[in-house]
Amino acid sequence: MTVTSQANPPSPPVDPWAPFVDAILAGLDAGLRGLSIPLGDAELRTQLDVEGGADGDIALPTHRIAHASRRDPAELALALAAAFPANPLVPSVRAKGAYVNFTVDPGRLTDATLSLVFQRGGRYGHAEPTGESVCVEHTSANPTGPFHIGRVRNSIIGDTLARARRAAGQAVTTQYYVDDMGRQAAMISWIWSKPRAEWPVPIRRAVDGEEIDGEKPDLHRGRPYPAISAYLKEHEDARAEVANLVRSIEEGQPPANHRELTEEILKGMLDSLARLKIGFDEIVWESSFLHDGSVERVLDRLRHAPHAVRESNGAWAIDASGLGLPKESTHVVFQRADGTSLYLSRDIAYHLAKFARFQSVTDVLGQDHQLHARTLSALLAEIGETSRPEFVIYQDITVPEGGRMSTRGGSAVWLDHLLEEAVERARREVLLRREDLSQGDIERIAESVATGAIRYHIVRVAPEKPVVFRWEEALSFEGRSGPFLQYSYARASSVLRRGEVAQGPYPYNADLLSDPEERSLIRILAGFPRAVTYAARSAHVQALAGYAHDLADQFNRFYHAVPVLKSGAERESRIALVAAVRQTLGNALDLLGVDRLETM
RNA sequence: GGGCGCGUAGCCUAGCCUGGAUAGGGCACCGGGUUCCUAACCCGGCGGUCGAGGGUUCAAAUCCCUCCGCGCCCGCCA
Repeated sequence: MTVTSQANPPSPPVDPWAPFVDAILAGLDAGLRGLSIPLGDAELRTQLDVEGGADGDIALPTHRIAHASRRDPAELALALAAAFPANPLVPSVRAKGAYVNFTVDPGRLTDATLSLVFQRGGRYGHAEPTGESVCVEHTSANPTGPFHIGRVRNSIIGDTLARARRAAGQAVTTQYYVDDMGRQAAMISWIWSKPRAEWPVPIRRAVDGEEIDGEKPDLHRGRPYPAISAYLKEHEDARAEVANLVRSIEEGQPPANHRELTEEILKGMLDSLARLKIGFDEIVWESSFLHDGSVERVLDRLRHAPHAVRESNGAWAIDASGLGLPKESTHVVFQRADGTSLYLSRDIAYHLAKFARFQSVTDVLGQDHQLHARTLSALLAEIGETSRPEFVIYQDITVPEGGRMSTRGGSAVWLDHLLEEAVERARREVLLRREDLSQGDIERIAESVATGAIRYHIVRVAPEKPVVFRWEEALSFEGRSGPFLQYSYARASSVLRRGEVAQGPYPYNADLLSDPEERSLIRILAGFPRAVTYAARSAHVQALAGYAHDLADQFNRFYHAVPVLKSGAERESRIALVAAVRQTLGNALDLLGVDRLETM
């Protein structure tokens, strides 16, 4: 084997902070050597506070190092500051208490940042391709009716995560796993395979008078669903009919209308998501794993698994006591007494297919699927599979009266309804301030404001936090909201338009961008690549929402603090700064799936 | 009963993974700002025992334990 001298290939310059951090690490390393304190570069790097404290851009708390080498932290800080070799990138190194505070050269940071923004344009904040192929499965709602906002939380989290990981250089494939074979899908086929006149009266009554001509297929076809559900509870004969349907679907003999109906409803659902800029690379049908034999292979592997047990009635299960699952679920059935498979077994087949294609697999799941997720992992281990999915678990959206959004309980807020209301309010807001716009522009802006508000409202909160849905909050266009970001973007666009410099190039003199508000703004601009990397790695998509708000917020402060077009010598440089903000904020909006608006 | 998650000002929320210098925002409320590049904005003020208690540590919103409250799950459903 040939060992080449090729060290790490130089990573492309995508992070404006990188050269400054490297300079600081090198300077600290020299100081630590002088004090005979051994500390690796990687170790030191983790201790640096790059977001910066109040007294500099980058800080090093020395406590840990001091403790490990039995020194006084404050003295160590002084010593490290004193030993720091002069470096034009880092003109100020000061000890304060136990901290060493580094201030980078603002002109150089400005140069590093603006040049990178302009050079990379729409790819500023994006990493070079890593070559890693990953799958993000999200949404995967049963095609039984329209989306309510609780389910859409899954879609928004998943879509944003997919965008973040793409930006981080991963080759992302998004998948929607469609359950076209369970009881729920069968219920829909069951009712629609009958002429309306033959529908059970309670179901017909639930639908009569509710329907509107030309309504979306998911709404139309899904409307009887709650009534079917209630009806089946009371009627054993109907239950048997549905059970027969489930069996024939599993046997590959679905009713004639089945696939068509499922696709029709799914189409309606996907149309709604498309308004939120959410789409999928692949739609994966659960039935496909049954038909290609992979489910049977999974069942076979499970039957031969170490802890497989056969029940007296012929069903098969895994005795999972010892596999770390909660006590009551140690007995995991994977094959029914009649030989048919269960959702869990089919999901294993699906995951094996994913593992075969992707290096990493992420599933976005509601908290009610948490046990399923753990069981899935346990059974993957049981059949000797070493790959595991990563789960992003989010909490439900509840209604103020308490309880989850439920289709049956009538507490669900439909995405379509929310969109309708949001567009109407956005339209009113636009009309309030703009009389000069065409009807078409008003509608376009209202749609973007509405969808931007909804996406931002959901993504801003950490997935693991419960959310109570309130109309006033979801439709807020002020403060920490999507429209605030869009407004800031439109404002930056407006400045460039009025300055007649919409196209660039944007020459600047970094020394002229010395106002404190300008310096702060540049520091935030420089932080974008880090924010993207963090969101992608941690799956904390809310960090992107926070970043975009911080950037817009600081831009507005800058905007009010200093003139741009009406300034003197600084004009050109400030225009460049505005252009950089517009580019970066636009890139952030893209990752959030919030429309950029040139005007609003 | 068990498992998992959540608990940060009147309300919403960031920070928690990887402990570090006075806990960031937003809404609401009070007071200001538009002959000037978009006021969906900005400035100032008000408001915090980070659920409670204990532990680890030089240092805890952050890690560990206990308790309290809320949510979800515990099916030959998906």
